[in-house]
Amino acid sequence: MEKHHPSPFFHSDDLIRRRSSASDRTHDDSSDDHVKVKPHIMEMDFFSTDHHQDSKINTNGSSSSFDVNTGLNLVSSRTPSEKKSNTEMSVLKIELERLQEENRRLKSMLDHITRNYNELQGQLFMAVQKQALLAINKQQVNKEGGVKGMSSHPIMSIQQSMDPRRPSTTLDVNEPSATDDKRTELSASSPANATTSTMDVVSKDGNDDHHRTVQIQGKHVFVEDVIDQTCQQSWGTSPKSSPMVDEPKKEEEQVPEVALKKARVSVRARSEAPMIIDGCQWRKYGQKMAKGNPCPRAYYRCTMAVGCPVRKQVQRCAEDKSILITTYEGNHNHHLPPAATAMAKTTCAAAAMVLSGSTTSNDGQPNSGYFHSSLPYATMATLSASPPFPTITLDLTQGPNPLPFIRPPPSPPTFPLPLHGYPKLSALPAMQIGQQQQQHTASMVETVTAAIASDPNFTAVLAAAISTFMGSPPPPLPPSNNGNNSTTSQALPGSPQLPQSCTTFSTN
DNA sequence: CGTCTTTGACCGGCGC
DNA sequence: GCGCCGGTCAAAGACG
Repeated sequence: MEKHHPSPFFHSDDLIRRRSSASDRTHDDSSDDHVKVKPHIMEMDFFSTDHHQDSKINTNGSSSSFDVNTGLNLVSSRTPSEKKSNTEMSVLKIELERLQEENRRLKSMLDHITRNYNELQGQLFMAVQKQALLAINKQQVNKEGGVKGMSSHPIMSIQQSMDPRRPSTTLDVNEPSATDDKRTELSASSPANATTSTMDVVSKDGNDDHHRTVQIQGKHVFVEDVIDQTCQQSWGTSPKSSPMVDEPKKEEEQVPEVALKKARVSVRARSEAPMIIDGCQWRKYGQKMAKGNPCPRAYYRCTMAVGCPVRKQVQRCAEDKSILITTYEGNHNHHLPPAATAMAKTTCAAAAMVLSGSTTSNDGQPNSGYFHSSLPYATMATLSASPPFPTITLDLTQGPNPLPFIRPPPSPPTFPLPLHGYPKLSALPAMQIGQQQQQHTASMVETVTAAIASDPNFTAVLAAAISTFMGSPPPPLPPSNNGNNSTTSQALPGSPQLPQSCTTFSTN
């Protein structure tokens, strides 16, 4: 029944493919502005959506320019029609310049967006690094026999033993200042007034093995693969079973692997579809009636690579059957397609967070919640350390809130700590984005999130969301399928389909 | 015919 | 030891 048909569902890789093809075009367009070009990165093809002329002219910009020059070289033999043609050329040239100027402006906006994105990715990376370090240090402390007394305050002892050069990697929910430091570090390493589109953000973790460079070059964000690699390395079942991973890394990376392997990431999303499309291929291997839920729980395993240990459970919420709960467990031992990286990153970051949280809140605080910007699909988190597995639930089902970032916790047992969610964007000096634009950004993120989670017509939704973000009216959506489109595409508050900018770690 | 789903059986952990 | 429960296996059937 749940065969992977070509598509009643939306496949986000379709979008990625479009995105990459469009990006290739745009790379050519913008070669004058950007020295380095890297394929298959987030690209602003949506600009060309709203500016067909722009992209057209830019695409041929260089050749047009040559045409004009060629015409000038042939002045002596001008005919009236050629004069007319040259006049048109001039007009076109002016138009071209105008459009190029507009293009620059849009690129500038894109720079802001990519900078935001990069900052968040950097935070994610550091969070993962931090989690790994915590596990490593904890193990070392335990090995050295000084466990007594430390176990009651693991995070303190670990942090005390941490490399002082990296205060910024701290993800401790009780120390928001640490993330502020990181933010400062990221901001400091990025030119606040970057006029070009190239920017490098280096995440300094003091460890050569873990040194990663987060780069934004023009429209190209290089952090994605870095994060993926980090996640894959830390999520790999074992180095042996991860042939795609560069270097199976000794003790320090295997430790978090074990821990992360036990973490579960649960995604709650409203969807009528039997399961959400996350870019991976899954094979159903079982179904059970779970206690306390009239809906069966389906078990899937990843079939994108032989021996991939990743599994997921899909079950409808007992209270609200329109909510689909997808629980991921394990880590891919293969490279993921672009369409799958978003969810993988989300689950990776979430797992890192839940594990980090599980080490900090085991005593008397079963849950702790906080916003977290390293989750591409969610912006607030509540931590659960309940046995047998620490589980994080990304709740994408709640209605939008006009002020999602200062929203109170969804339930009393949670303790929202707005550490570095979207509100921090406004505090970043390098990002001179107006508040309205931030809200648009958040709106777009929410829309994309909702679409990924529940809307099979994601491409149209994304286009609409981007149009919203860019300040132009959303293009009409195809008159299709489920009624979610109309709600999600508008990215308007009040849509029950929209996710809150909130991630909730819940106790399972 | 290969791939995938279905579904009952089986296994291991856990509590009593 | 027994039953419950979650999770997995694997044979059988469906499907393209």
